[in-house]
Amino acid sequence: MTTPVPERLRARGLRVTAPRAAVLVVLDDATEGQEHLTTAEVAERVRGRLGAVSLQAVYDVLEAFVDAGLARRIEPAGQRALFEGRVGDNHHHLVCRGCGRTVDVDCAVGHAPCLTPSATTGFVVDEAEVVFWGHCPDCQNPHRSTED
Amino acid sequence: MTTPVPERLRARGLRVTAPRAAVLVVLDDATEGQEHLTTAEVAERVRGRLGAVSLQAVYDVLEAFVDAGLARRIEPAGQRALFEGRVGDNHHHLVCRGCGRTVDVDCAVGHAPCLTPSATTGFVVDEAEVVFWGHCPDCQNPHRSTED
DNA sequence: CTTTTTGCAAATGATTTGCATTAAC
DNA sequence: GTTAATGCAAATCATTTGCAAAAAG
Repeated sequence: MTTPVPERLRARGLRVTAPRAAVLVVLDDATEGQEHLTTAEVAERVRGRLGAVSLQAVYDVLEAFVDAGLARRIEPAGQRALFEGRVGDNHHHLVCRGCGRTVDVDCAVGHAPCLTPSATTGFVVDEAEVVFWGHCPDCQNPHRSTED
Repeated sequence: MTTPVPERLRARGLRVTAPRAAVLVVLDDATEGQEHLTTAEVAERVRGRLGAVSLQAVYDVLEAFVDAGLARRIEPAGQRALFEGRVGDNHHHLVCRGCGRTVDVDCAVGHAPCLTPSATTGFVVDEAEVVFWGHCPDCQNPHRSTED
């Protein structure tokens, strides 16, 4: 049932290269731990597996993955882009204002009235992106949170 | 009923300066037309009223306004920060993937189940930010949209 | 062989930072 | 007079771009 990495790449019309396979594995691992990784973090982990890989290659691979539906890119205001391997569902994100930690939030998009904007605008909407801002348990301490 | 600009600044604990008054007027005007302005656009319009004003002053003023609750800052993924004078309500935004146009969407945050994330995370949420992505009427044309 | 991907280097561009000057209160 | 705001210049930093070399199919 676990489709091999090369096949998953080919299934999306992507050439199979070492950097791509490694990025896919890294994203899989991150999904396990509900992690959201920056481009630099992905590059770091890929290098831990392959040795030298250019940062630009990682940028390219991640872009290709997002286009191919193998990765999802989120960009909370004021932060660097984050990537995750979890795609195809409608989960949203909760970002800690203190430490920047980002966690997944399951959310039934489409059911919630708020996510079906009144069509008076004439826009054809294809995505509703929701970011919740708040403070994680570690950063709720009034004194000495990470932010000040 | 229309509170004078200097008083609105003082009411928020802000010193009254020409750049600040001008930025506030610019934001008011933008609210009329449901516009969302970049820092550079605000600076441009402020200069049209006052003459020379440094871009950094506009950055400072806008930051002060956001902190003071006189302006709202949004930052759709991949775009520059946008500012609007409409604050205090829970409206959201609809961004066109074609031309980048951003329009307001009224939305009852708090009523929608999707905007009340299940509290299993331990986060204390203070804001739910929603961005709808789609195509505006002008960019729905299959051939020759602005994006490709 | 042809096309895509990678690596390297340089460019981009919004935003931030430091500091001296000026203006508000 | 003090404190905060402005102007100017330089620094930051994620991301993008261009092009040649290498690898995939």
